[in-house]
Amino acid sequence: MIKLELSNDFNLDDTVTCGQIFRFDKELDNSYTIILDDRVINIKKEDNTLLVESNNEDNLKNKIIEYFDLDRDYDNINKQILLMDSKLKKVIDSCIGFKIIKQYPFETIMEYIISSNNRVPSIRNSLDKISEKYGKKVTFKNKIYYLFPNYIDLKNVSIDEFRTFKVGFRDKYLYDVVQSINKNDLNIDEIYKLDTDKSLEKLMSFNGVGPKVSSCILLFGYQKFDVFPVDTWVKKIMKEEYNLDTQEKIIKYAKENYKEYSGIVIQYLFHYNRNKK
DNA sequence: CCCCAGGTCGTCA
DNA sequence: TGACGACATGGG
Repeated sequence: MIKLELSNDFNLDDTVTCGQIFRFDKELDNSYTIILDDRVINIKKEDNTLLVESNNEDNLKNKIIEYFDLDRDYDNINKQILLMDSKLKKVIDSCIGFKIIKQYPFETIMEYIISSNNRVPSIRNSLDKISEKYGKKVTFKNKIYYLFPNYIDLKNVSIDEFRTFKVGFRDKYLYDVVQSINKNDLNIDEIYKLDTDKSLEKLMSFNGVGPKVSSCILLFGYQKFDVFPVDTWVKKIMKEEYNLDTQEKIIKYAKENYKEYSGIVIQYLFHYNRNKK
């Protein structure tokens, strides 16, 4: 068990449950058990302290800080966003302590290809099935978990086998991208070095990866915040509040107005809209 | 049984 | 370009 004192606002509940990540459980004591690339953690917030346990506590503190983006100055970012667009005041107020989670890129690619025209429980189910068959088994607090496999582990998975993971028509998309990564046609580390437009172009050259999916991959997998993944929710808000009715107009507006914080703004909008109802 | 999901593709005009 | 249906799967 490690303790981590928080020096700024952190809303653990919203950050975990808002749809950025899929493989987590809420426990009876309000803590969360999360499968976090190379380990399983259990995390709980008490006042200004994070209590974290893991099957592997090596470097755990840094891992948590990195994963939950705790070192970034979100207060300052929120101020900047407000200066750019004062209409976002109520949205930002509802998102204090919300962070963009840093996920492992390969897992993010697979997750968001599966996410297209799909529901969260179904996405979760497919990710679990893939992990159960190909991921490393971990025992933590007397329960069994499976880490998400690496691309090398999935090298020999056929299209038909992907179908057994209940991914539906996305089977061939997953197969193609896994093959491409294994052949180094797509180098997942190189994406870090490319600028956002080049990365989007590279990712969208794959079938099943469009503007929304590629933007999510860059946002959650690569911390490229100058993307704007437009989905049905955000489309609705931007139409109502800004009278922008096409994806192109929305992206253009976000680029010009929110610049390098576009990804954070869109995540705030998504979160705000889901919570208000 | 119909509808739809944090979309994308293929196919037409 | 722009619109429109199809697409696997599961839940309401």
